Amino acid sequence: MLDPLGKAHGATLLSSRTVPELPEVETVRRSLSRALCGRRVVGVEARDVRLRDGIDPAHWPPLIGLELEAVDRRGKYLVARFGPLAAVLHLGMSGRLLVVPSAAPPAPHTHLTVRFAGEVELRFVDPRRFGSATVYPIDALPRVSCLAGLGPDALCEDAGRAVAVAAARSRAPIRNMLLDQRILAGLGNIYATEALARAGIRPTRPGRSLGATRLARLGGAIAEVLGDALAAGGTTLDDGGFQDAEGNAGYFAVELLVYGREGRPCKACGTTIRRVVVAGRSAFYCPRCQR
DNA sequence: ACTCGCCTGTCG
DNA sequence: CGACAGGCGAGT
Repeated sequence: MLDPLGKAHGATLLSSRTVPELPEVETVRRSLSRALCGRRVVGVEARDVRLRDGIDPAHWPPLIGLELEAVDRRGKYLVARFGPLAAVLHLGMSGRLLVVPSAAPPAPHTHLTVRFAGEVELRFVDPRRFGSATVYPIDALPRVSCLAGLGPDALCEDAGRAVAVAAARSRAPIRNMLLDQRILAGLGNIYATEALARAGIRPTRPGRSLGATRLARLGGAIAEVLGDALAAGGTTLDDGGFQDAEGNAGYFAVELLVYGREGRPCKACGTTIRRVVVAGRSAFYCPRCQR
């Protein structure tokens, strides 16, 4: 969870540089809880309303005077509860949540600032603006569509079973199914790809073609890869050009088996890792280890 | 069940 | 300067 930029500005960085998936969001949740729970909101500022889902500036001032009680997570969504109101946050692809001293200079692309008692601010920074931040009355939460449509959380005990049940009746490539938040909430491309690598399953495999044994192995692999990443505080690996620099300055919290490793040798058998585009997105696999 | 559009930073 | 990265919802 250390970031050179964040540290340089004296900020507590609450999200990684990587596209945030479940382990990163959960790490953010824990950090937010630790830093801000029990504090009262004393001011808000919505500077940019052009997020994909939009930030409605009128929705934020009612938080003033309320105390942050808890931060929950559902899949990749965070739900921050302030008594009668709740903020639903999604980091999208490039969203970060920063807890900084009020005096700290604002980072570029700071769309939302929530000022707390004690001279600290929560800042939502999102260059690509795929994230979202919306306030709802607490009793409206069950009807918020983005939350209501989520499948079971990928960290819960029946995650593997949920995947197995869905896979049994679908011809869709298993990688796509793992990305479908209605089936299982929390996986993104990196962890879906890595779970399949650990399970020895090719990403293009139709769900229906997988037997019970392999599906059970997949369920175990999902739990394993998420657990490893979470234990490391989330992956802080850059998804861009720094992939080649494995072990670079300790920012690689998780040993990726195949993700982003096209053309390089499989760590298990040495076979060249392949990249295929499935439903418009890259999938990586070892053609020998993954069938 | 698929494709597209939304965005910007980074790399070839 | 174009390609690509990617979550997610709308559209087909």
